[in-house]
Amino acid sequence: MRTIGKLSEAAGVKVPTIRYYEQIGLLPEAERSAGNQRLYGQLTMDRLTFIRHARELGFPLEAIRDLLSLSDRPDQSCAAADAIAQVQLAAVEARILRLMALKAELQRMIVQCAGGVIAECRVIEVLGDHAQCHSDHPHRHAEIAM
Amino acid sequence: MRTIGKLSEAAGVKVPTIRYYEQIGLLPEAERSAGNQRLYGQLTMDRLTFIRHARELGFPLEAIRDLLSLSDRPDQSCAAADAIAQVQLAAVEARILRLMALKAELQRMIVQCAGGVIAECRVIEVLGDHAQCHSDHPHRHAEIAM
DNA sequence: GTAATCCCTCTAGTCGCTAGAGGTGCAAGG
DNA sequence: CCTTGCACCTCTAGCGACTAGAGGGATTAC
Repeated sequence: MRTIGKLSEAAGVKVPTIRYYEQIGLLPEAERSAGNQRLYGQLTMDRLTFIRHARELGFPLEAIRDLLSLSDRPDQSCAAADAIAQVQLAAVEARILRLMALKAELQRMIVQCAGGVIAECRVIEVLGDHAQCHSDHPHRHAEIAM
Repeated sequence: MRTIGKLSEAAGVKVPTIRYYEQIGLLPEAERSAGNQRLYGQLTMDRLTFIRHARELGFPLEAIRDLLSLSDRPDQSCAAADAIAQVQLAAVEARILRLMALKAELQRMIVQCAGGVIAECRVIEVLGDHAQCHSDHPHRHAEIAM
């Protein structure tokens, strides 16, 4: 059994994050030592590694919650897990496309801003006037967060 | 002069967001009608369009605050605006690279999960065991937000 | 006149943590 | 045995950039 600090180091997840995961029910309530300190065994370590890995792949915590509950029923079809991964893949692809358009637009702005004066600055100008913009990014509020 | 609802529609920014921008000082305090309703002229409309456009390009509000203060001094060099855009471009490029790695990993997981049972599901397996992972995404917490 | 639709302020919630205050447990050195 | 110092505890508040809702007032259309 490890303390939370050891678990944190071993799993690569910060101590407050582990407590947070327990608080929101992603991790079970930890056993406690005589002095009320959390103690963890290998099962929690594995679960935490799973969570960290899924977070690194961009899954939101709710999706991870679903994946964890799936992995508790190993006899069932993995169609549900597959579906969750498909949704995540589609989200990642959409984000890539969007970012590539932004990148092109930023590059265009920067290239045309060759050290002049604010009044002629393409960066400022493009931002102030949508007609200057070559990409057709949406008029509604953009999907910005991952 | 338009009311907040008309401005919202014209600029493509939601009403509560406009009030929020005023609250954090990105927009000046609006004039008020006799009945205490906000009224906006063309200047605020332009400023809001600028903000929306910069947000769509992924600039954080703090960067936008800087850009706005730059655009208030049109005689100065645009080096600072250029620098802000460069930082944003670098951030976008980094995010694209990261997302491409995630995409490859997700695709690999999904292809190998061909409708079996949870116990053999690659999605679950890859997440539970870093050794199964082909990409070398970082062990520390990933940069996930945009 | 009245009903519908706008607008107002204020508070709290979202996501996934992170930081800090103020206190307790524990292991090692002297 | 005592102290030092770190790791741990709980609790609350904060981040960014909004969003949602309550409970009310203003304006407009019929």
